Amino acid sequence: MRDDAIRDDALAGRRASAGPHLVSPAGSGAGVTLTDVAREAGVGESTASRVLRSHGSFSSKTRASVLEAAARLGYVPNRIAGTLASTGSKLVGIIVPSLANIVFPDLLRGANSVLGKAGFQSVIGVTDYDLVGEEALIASLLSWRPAGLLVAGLEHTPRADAMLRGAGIRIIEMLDTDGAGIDMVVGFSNREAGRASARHLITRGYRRIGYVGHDLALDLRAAKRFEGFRSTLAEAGLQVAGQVIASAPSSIEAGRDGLARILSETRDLDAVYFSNDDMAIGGYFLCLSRGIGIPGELALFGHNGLEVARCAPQPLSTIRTPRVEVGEASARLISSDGPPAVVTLDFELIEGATT
Amino acid sequence: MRDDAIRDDALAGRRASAGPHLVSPAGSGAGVTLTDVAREAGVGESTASRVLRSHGSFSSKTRASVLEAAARLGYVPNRIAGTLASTGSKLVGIIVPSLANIVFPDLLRGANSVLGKAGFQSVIGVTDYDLVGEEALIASLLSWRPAGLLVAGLEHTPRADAMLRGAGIRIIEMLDTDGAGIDMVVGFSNREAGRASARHLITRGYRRIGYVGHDLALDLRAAKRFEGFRSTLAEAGLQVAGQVIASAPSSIEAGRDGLARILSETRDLDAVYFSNDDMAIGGYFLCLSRGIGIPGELALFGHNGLEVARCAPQPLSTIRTPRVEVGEASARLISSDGPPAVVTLDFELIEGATT
DNA sequence: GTGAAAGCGCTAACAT
DNA sequence: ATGTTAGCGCTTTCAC
Repeated sequence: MRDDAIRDDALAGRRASAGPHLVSPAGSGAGVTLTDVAREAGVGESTASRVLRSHGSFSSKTRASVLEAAARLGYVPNRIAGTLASTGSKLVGIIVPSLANIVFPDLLRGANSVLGKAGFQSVIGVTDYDLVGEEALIASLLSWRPAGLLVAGLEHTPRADAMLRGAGIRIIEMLDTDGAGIDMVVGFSNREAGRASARHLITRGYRRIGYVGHDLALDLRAAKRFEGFRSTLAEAGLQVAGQVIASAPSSIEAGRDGLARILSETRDLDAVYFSNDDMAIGGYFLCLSRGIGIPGELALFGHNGLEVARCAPQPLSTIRTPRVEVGEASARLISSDGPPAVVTLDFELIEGATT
Repeated sequence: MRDDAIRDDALAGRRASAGPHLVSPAGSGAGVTLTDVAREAGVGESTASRVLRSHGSFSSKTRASVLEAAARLGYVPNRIAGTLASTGSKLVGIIVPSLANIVFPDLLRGANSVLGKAGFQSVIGVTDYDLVGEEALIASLLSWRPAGLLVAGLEHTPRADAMLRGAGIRIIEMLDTDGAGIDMVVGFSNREAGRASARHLITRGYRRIGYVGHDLALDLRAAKRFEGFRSTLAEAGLQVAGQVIASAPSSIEAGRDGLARILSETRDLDAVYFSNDDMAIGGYFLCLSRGIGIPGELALFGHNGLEVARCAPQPLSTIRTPRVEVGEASARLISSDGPPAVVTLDFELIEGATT
């Protein structure tokens, strides 16, 4: 089990021939066209097309023979040709900043499940939190002439913005309602989430509150949460007692190390607000390791409402965000034809055992 | 923040016109074709095409005018047409059973990053662990004439198998090498992972070992691990002292509840093997809650090597699987043209603090 | 109810 | 170096 191994599979019990680098075996579905099916069924192409798409009229007799021919030949329709010939495509582009944070797979999951049921295929793009990368991805996805585009966030480069506006398809911006959108916007206010988090901590009586976050320059929604959080503290005559901002993406490890650092830098903290649950769970683990009493010695608050936060021995106080629901709602809007609108979904503050 | 709200965005500071349901504004990129660009630049279509793809020869003067025209018109190439006209597509289909388990986003992440660099777009499909759903997804993805198909697992319905064999493109089956593949196989042996896990527990002196798993009928790779685990125990004259198999997908909660149940059903267990780290972390949390000493009173062993397992106060003993690497290696094989082969990547047994 | 024919927007010979 | 032309496989009028 040391090195990667590539071994020929002569012994693995399969045809040694027929790699895709060779000509496909006769009778294989690849390369069979509608013309073939029509000829084999003894009907015209258009008739075969109508039958295969159950659209238009044809006798049940021709129907049977076309279906039979298609099955016998192993016909696989060519959607590329179909899309080019018809007007609308059945592809939907989805652009997310990352796949490493479960938030975005959740979003994808919601979107993909609704899209799949409506006959759409999801084409994904991952920006790595880079707006310039997003711009390139948008151009690339648009070139597939998708029926619509789902994209996380409201911030784009000017060129990306122009492309989205000029695309002539539904654009759904997800997960953020703090700002102006291009077409449809589905999400919630991160700023309000931050404000609600701050109010909760204040109400609970915490006064020396620190912040442990990850790279805010990249994660704009986390930055908006923090901004809402900070301004609410300010309105209550408080300020963030200390902060540590990792230059890495959010992770459990970054949260754990971040908490360790803020504890060593800032005296007498009674609560810490984390940029998200991953970070907060890291902090929680640190407290467990060091025997720091929660919430007596230190209170912890996260964001997202992940399963790991909910199932921890002390459920984390956090805000549950409707990630899957945002994906679902966004996908449903692809086929809508109303004017631009903003769909706001609820987040829910969860009073766990860590505050 | 009670109900979902849809409000018109007249106040949100954007043009109330120009939804995609209306005609796109004049000068918008949508609808601009290569013909337009060529005419505008005063060259032939093929010349414009060559310039835009930097393929073939052309003077730097025409190059400039074509590029200028394209930029001015906001030209977005139509890859659908391009794909139909040329031979190969730049779409790659990726089929995974789920997005709810971070394992598959990790796989996607690895694959997508390599594919993106090579100019491919990922089209994803999620089967929900349903082989019949997979069959439909394969047919659907194949209709987009992808350059290749990545699919998790070796098991398929007979029809799916036939479609994959007949597709005439590279088929990469991922994450499992226990069985015969169709074309390329990239992964590791789950059976061996189960065996290694068992050997570890036996070596550490555990004798009354239980198993807490999730629906094995669906997760075939988890079933293979358990089989390897069990057979290794048997070879050592041991047997699984008790088992609980949740009928739900793996989750932290299922692991926590599963451990609670096995502890109440089976006496004197000294170790528990979980179907994966999610389940194991659930078990770990239960032990923390109940004050069960780890590993003194009970040892825990997982599978996958997730971050949460690594960062827990007591790092979980588990097997780190090369998920991202499998995705990367699989993506690289899309453009390969060798004969069918099996690529085995290493997994790594992590001796954590829970055994 | 069915077929013929004209594209969809592009690429790839094949001229020039 | 550049233009002309013939498709790629399908959908969609439009006749019959």
